[in-house]
Amino acid sequence: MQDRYDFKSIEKKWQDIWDKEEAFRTYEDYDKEKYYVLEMFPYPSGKLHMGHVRNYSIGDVIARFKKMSGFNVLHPMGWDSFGLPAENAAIKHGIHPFEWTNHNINDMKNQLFSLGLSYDWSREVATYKPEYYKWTQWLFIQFYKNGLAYKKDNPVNWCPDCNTVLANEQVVEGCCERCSTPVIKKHLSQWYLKITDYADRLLDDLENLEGWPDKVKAMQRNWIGKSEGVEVKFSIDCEDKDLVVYTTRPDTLFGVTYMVLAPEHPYVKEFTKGTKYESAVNTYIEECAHKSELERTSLTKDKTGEFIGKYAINPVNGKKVPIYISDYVMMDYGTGAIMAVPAHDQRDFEFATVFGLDIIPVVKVDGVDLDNLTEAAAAEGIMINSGKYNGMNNKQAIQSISAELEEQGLGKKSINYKLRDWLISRQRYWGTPIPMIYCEHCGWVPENDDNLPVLLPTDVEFTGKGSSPLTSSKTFRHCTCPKCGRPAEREIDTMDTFLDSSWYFLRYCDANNDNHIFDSTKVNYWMNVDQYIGGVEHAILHLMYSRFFQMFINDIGLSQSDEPFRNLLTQGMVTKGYYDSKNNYIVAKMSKSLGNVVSPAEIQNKYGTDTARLFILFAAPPEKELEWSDAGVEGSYRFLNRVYRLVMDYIENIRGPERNFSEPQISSTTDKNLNYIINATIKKVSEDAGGRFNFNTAIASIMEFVNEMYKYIQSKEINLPLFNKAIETLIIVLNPFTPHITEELWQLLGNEERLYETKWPEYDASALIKDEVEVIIQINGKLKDKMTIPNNTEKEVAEKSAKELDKIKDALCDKEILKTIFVPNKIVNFVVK
RNA sequence: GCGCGAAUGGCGGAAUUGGCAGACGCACUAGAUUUAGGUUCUAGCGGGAGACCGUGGGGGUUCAACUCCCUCUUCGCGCACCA
Repeated sequence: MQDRYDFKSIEKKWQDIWDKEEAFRTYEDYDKEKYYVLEMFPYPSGKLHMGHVRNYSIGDVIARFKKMSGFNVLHPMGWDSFGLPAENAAIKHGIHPFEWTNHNINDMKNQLFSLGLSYDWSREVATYKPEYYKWTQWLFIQFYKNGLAYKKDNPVNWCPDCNTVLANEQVVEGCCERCSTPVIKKHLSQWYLKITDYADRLLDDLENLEGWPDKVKAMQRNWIGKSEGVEVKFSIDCEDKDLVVYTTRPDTLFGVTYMVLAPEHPYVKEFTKGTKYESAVNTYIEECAHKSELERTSLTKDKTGEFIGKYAINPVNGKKVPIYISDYVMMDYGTGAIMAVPAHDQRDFEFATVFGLDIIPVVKVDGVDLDNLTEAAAAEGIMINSGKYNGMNNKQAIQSISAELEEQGLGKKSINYKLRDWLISRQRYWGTPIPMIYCEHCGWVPENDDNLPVLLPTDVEFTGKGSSPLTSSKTFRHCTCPKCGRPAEREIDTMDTFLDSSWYFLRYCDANNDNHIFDSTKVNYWMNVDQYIGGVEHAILHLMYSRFFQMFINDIGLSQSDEPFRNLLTQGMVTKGYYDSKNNYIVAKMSKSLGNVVSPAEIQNKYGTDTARLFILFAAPPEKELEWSDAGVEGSYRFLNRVYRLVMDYIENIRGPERNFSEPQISSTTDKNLNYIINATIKKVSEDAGGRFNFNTAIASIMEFVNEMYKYIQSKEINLPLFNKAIETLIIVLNPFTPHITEELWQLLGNEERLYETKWPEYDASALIKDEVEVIIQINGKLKDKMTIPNNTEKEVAEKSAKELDKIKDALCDKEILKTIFVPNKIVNFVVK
């Protein structure tokens, strides 16, 4: 027997067989219960990393387990293949994005293939293919026809480095999420999707997503940012205009000491024009306009602002308060104006401190000295300095004051969201063309369905400079109006790639349909995705956009599902320790710049794919961070060799010529123990791998099983039918984790049938009932001794046996037993004085 | 500041319903096999001489707490001048 099993030839052999036999091709079988397991499709960067391996290994275990358990499993793969890197490669190396992407997909597909993943490749999709983006364009037109897509001139987030606009969601701490360049504001006419129409539904339906991590739901809730408050109308002294502000704290109205407008508020220029305040105010506005989002939202800086020379009149007490402008008020939230209550809002408190404005407390908060405030008192309390509301709890006052304002026509209840409409225009080449046409007579008109897809032109220069690359095409721009037939111009921006990935899971259900986006019958059979797996970095963007798309697709009657993903598993990062320049040991996400990367190919060459998969699944629960350990990989490799030797030893030395074994007869204690662990392992692996996705403990139990089998073959009397059952069980339950080695061993045992098609075993509950059990004996809850007694021994009998044990006798001799707690087959606990 | 989560041996982690804390693996130690190294196999492996003590700290509930309640600390992640 060889020292180490030959993983290289075994893995290649089975990958080729699965491919040739189309082993994982899936057909709609409407009588069979379906299971749709999906891993987030990758961007084809060309290189597979450990994060991918982890993601796809998790999905593959689930897919293989569910298939063996009798489900009709849909497990597809594809490519999120539009996006900037391809275009940057074109600018840098002169390769056309199409070539670059094609090449990378080819490379990555080979790498995926080498992982032995059970995909149905006949359903492969790639978002850059015209047969895919045709339907992305078609969907956009459906949004447009339903009033959910519009073009608007707005200040937008602009990344000067990527030369394109960004969605709100793509701005991280004021910087471009891709290149970290500070984002600036620019006025541009852009296409938007009206996701805000779905704000409430996106928020409320989160409650029903029980299979989602709380963290992700919390992040989406936070992002939608619903807040309920009141719009209050202040009149302006010496002007016949009202100033409307939005507040969630109408109870603090009596504490208003000034007002603040956003610098961009239209009143500002109007009120200051020709006054002595004009130049200072204009200077301030200029300063704000030149600040990046990062500078403007920085928390550490002191509050700044300017008085604009006007006063507002408080509707509840007629008090005159000054109006300021300051950049801590945002034009695009609420009404772009606030009432300031420095006593109860920290930002107002800071501003009032800088500008020496009054601070009037109106809510008495427990434990706060209102006469010497050092910070705003935002907590709950009792109303003071508030006329007839004095003495009322401030929560009640919110209701009473809102109601009264509403009655008097001075205010109305209002709901605000942080969620903005989704800006989807990109001044880029490598994306889905927006299928809209501008006609001087008809305005914006969608391209006719018959003319879809609007193809990306090939005669385009990649300079990385100037406006949208599509402008440089001689063929693309000019067209005729689909409505009136006059000469017209195409939209030259492309779509945000997040549109492409917001519906790909639907296309998998009917990937090769040329006539429709998909057949609804098929979609209704497969959807929703039963288990979605991917990184938590998509918690907001991709996962919220996809929910929005699914809701819309549901609304227009194309799918019965209104949520795309029933269950979501967010896998943890793959990290590795390294020593920094000061020789500190640091554990961080694998990254090229830190030099702590382990490439999948390296591990596959040294130990094989099965070892790589096994280690990744064993080292940590899937949602937790996984620290790479070379020694740990060795351990997994050692285990697989141990399995290989055990089975080969069985085939070559133990089994003999007999192949067909009858149902095992079990009588001896060692046989009973082996039968016990066979069934206990089936139970454990089924629950851990198929239910709660704790692959680490499932694998641990298989390792215990193997340890027990090694012990069993030490005994001279081997019950062949039983041991044969143990060997077969081992190979089957290990198969979803390490498919190649198990498939090989299955064949070596003499099986004609493929292992991946084998039925998952059911455990025999009666085998789990032991004849004798170990019971622990406690005194006052502390462990004192143990004894082995027959299963299901009565309380009185167990108590009596326990008292006869020497240790217990000694411990009890001078004590009075107050009571005895008995847990059948587990515990006898004497409570003594 | 708001939200989510975590803290268990030298390390990764287990304990699913409150019932033997440390499964399984790594590292380590000793022995066997081997010319030797590696491989493999066997045994040991929280602390303490011991009574006992041990799941971040303190308190509580309970016959019994890693698990439930209160409180504090530390760390990770996400969001954040959103009125």
